[in-house]
Amino acid sequence: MARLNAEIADKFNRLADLLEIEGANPFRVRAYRNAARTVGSMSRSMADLIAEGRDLSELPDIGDDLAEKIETIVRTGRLPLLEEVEQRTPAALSDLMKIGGLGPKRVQTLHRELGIASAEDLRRAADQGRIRGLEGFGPKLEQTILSRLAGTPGSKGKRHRLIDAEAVAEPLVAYLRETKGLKDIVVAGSYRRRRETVGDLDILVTARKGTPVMDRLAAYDQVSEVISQGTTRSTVILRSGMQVDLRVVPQVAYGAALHYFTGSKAHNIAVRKLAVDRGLKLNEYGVFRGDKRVGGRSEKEVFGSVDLPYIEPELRENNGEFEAGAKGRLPRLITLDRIRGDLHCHTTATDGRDTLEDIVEAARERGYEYVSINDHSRRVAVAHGLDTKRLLAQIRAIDRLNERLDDIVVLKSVEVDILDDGALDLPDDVLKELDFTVCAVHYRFNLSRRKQTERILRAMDNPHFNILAHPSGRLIGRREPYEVDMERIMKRAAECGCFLELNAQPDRLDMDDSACKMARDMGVKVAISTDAHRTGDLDLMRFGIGQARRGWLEPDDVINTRPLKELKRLLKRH
DNA sequence: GCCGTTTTCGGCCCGACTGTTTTCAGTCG
Repeated sequence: MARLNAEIADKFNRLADLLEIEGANPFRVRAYRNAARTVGSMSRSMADLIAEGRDLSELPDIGDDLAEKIETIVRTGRLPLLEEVEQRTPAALSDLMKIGGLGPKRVQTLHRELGIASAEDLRRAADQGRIRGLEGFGPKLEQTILSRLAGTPGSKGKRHRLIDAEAVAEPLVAYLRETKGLKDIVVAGSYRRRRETVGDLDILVTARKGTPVMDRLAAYDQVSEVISQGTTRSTVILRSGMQVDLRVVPQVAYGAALHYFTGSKAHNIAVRKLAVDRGLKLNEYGVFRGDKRVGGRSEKEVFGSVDLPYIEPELRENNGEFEAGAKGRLPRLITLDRIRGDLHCHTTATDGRDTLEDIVEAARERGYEYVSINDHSRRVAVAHGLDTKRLLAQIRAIDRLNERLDDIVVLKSVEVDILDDGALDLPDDVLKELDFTVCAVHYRFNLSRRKQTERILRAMDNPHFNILAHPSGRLIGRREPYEVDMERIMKRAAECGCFLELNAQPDRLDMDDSACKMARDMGVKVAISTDAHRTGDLDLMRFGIGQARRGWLEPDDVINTRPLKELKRLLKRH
């Protein structure tokens, strides 16, 4: 969320890369990476925590030293140790580590022996055949480096939207499922944890010995390159650019392997530590006491072996799930079947592709109890936003439609713009005709943090304000969130009975997981909505649910799990 | 560099695959 936190995390990660290339203590390197992860995943800005006088060394993986370094970065924007290291070791070397096959040791050799300090230096040296003679290198690796440099830049580390990952994974799984001798097949990794973006697909298979599943993967017509192929693990790149890791384990190891390959890495490390504390060893083949297998057939057994209840995949980020599990306080996460309606849909009246009747019919087909229509307001001219007259006409059309329907209720609403000064884009006397409003910032994203916050708070002062749409304004991979004090907004929302939207569009997924968690902690309820612009978009709800689960939300935290009567009561402001 | 009913030192998760070796280091997840 906070851009400052991302900057701090980036500095620590870059420092970790350079120290690793220099051959520093690997645990010290890891300490910087762990700290980067902690800071990067915090919903509160480090600057705010410092301003409140919080002791940063209380944060996990942050000790006295790193707390001081964070304070220095917040105060000066600089990390002196990083600058010092960059004097000795070119910063661009950390980029070379992103090339497959090159890690810290080889990058160090390249720098030391050939003075290579950039991707361009590396390409030239490889072209001239000067790489193959280096210790630890050979002709094959030289060739690999050349082809990686020529290919898609930085494909190691590129992330895909979850919806794109689904489009790749589903046909591939169906194809692999046809393999003779195959039993279970599941996509694990961040895909199973429902992260908003996925780096690669981790597919886990259980099968009889000698199953030809590895050969079948290599023969898949979408494979563009086989990176490695063994008996238990293979890696390929698909034409879509997606990397796929396929792993085969025996049935008896299914739970241990599924847990291991689901991650996250930080979660796994923590579970293994718990196992070591109990004199056990945990790996992808099971839970062992000495050489004796004592569990691992199911994930429940794995957790049970370290005295934990089952932890849902979406929670496995080493971000409080162990403490909650030990105390029996894990959330009972929301599920898709608890959703009773969609509270943000567009029609052909503005920028939707389908008509009012189409959207309502699609909602009815999905078994919803209610659906709301939320077309844009006049300010969004490109979408032909509604003025008072056209909104009143839509209200009357919905009234007429409701008279004909007996198994679904259409709620009258709008996605009204929040103007620069915090006023809403339509007059109160038309807003009061609606069942509720969804309010959104669609322009002037670059206001200062203070002004953007004031703008939204002022909008919330309007008694017709109910739900803040896509609260951060971000577009994943394309547009950063605008600067805003989310904590103040949530505090006000809790006070005045307003809600925040979790927009389920795969490009938005806004709120993000940490914002959901913050809302839950602050007692702000959330509407999970698809922002549908066509009937098929109603199915995007599953992405919103995934994000909500990552944010620890339970059915009670979400307003559109409520029956209509209760929902209407909630939408009356106090 | 962090962390602690194995507390202020001495640990720090674990295994597969590749290309280079001639028994294994480096990389990766």
